[in-house]
Amino acid sequence: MCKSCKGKPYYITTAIAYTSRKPHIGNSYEIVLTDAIARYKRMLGYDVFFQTGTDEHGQKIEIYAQSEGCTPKEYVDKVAGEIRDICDVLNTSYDYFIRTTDAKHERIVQKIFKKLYEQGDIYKGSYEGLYCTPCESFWTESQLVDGKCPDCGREVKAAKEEAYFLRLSKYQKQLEDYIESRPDFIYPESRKKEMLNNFIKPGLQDLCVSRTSFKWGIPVDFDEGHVVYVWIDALSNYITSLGYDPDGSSDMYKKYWPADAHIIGKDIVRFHTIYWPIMLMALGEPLPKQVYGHPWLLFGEDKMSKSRGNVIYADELVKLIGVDAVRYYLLSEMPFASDGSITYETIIERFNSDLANTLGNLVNRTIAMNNKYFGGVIQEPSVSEPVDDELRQCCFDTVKKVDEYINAFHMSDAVEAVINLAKRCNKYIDETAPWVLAKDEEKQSRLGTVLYNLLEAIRFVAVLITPFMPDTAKAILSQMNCSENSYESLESFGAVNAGEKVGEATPIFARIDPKVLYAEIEEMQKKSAEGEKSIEEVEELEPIGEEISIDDFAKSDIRVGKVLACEKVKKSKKLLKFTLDDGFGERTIVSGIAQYYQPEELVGKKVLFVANLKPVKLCGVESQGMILSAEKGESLTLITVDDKIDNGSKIV
RNA sequence: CGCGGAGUGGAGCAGUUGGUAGCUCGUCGGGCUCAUAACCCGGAGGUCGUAGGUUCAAGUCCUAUCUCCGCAACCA
Repeated sequence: MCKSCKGKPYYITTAIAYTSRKPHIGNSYEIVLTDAIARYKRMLGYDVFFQTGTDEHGQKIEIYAQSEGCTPKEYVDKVAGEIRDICDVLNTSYDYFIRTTDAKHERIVQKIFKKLYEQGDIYKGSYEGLYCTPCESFWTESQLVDGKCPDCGREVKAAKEEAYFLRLSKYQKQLEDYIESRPDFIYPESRKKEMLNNFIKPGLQDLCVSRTSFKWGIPVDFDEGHVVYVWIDALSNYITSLGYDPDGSSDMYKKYWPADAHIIGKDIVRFHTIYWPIMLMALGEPLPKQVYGHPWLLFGEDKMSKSRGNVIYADELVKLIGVDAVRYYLLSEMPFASDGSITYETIIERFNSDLANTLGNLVNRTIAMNNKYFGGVIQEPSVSEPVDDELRQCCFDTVKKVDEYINAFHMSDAVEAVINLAKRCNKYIDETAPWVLAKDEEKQSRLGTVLYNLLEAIRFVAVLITPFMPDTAKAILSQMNCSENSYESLESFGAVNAGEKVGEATPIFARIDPKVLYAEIEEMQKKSAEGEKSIEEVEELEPIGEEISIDDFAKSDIRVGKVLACEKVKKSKKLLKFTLDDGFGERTIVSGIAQYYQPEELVGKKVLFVANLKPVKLCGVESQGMILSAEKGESLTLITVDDKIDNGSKIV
């Protein structure tokens, strides 16, 4: 079938997961998706190298480790372990699990950094930004929360820091040409346009690739105090693992690089289609062939997050419904380009309808009939009818469709095609009505032929479904007592051996009773809530800020004002424009709370605002102060005060 | 007018180059009994966001408009 694939190298990767905390099932989708492709390519005969791993550096890790009272290394060891466990629970067949704290990775990253520096693609400059002294961190305007450090809530000030920069501008044209001449490079298409129109064409700004504000990273070996910042560190994982070395790479690197596909989340398409290619261009190495930015899995309509209490973990779901059902669910439910959504209702629906009713029941009834009518012995096909050809043709068509879909990253369509073949088999049973044939002595040969065709068609299903549900494929074949599971065997119809005996008919997927499942879910949530809630609650609260004197406080002039009018700022999503009566007259303040409030409902309320803040322009509107609100986690409430308090009253 | 995507029977989605509007789930009715209350067949249900236009013919092309989403910008 695929003689040209034999032994051809195929390198596929997931992004490396950040070791900040245990990943939820949405995060785990990527590894299952990639695994399905890797398994499929392997089945075709490719020499596949499938890599995943963890991204373990950065300031966040330092902070998390501190809050847990351990070293960063201890912390990432723990989380990397959890991540790897989940990959294993999901039965993924990665060939290598890289960690960015691996000594080999760190050494090569240093060499890469140095090489780029020496050839002038990285230069030393200064990083200007807003600096929070206690946190030793730079922030961009957009990262600030209410104009303050997002970590500690304290004031930031403009500052400069020495840093190294990667010259992106130099390769801009080259990258643009590459992307435009390669329609297959970025999937889906809309992401490609986003990258070209939003980033590349307007002009790339050089990228800051070092930090001095934290220690938990790979040191720049020729400049003490500098640490390699995330991009060069993390992205390099794809080649350091293979044995890339600026002074001469390994044979393995030469064999597998460039990667055939990087499978990543849609949020990091930019890094993989702009920064990473430019790094490679600078190193003089070839670029990856394809990057697929897959969509996200949402819980119903919402993003999954612990604070919303809607997190589903892959390992917990596996305990409930089994690993292959989880894999099937993820692969079949996720669209190619738009976000998917997970709900327990759809989990049950897909499981019962596709796996239990269509697939499981098909295998069960077919094997049961073979046992019942022929004592399990598979008959030699001898009497065929036109309907047999249809079934056979459907088998071949499905093989072709699956290939096309997988190559285009349309996994749900590929999975569906196989289930449709199972449906065709069920229909074939009805068309041929074996139980009628069984009653007629003269129809025994026909009956044997029908059952043979069914078994063979089911074998097609089993082989084709192997990349998605490896255990299930094995279970089906072993129940048929058949060992032929090669992809080549799908070139012709008839690999099942007549004369052999099938095994016992045992259901592969028992239907889920929603009531039972919901009860189990509840119990599981109770258990995990007990262990983790306390940590989570605390994590959400902002740490108490640095001690200040009464004079510091007195610098802020907080007043009471009444909302006279409130409207959305045009062209902005988050901004509301307030007109306040501040006691002296009218005052305009812009506040980023449009997510939380309808403008109308705020009119007439008395609020607190900082009156002596330096005015700024936001989306063209001048804001003369800041309205106070209380925030916890993802909720925000405007602070309102008693109507009796006069406008302009000062808070002391 | 920052860039891009999407609006199709109750829900979730297909509909390449314009030519009878499909699929899955649900629902209703029928069939069958080998099987996991399963399987097979059929019905109901859509003026394909709205308004114009091109055409013998438009979900499919053009124009305008509304809504939603992603990215960017922005969150004193």
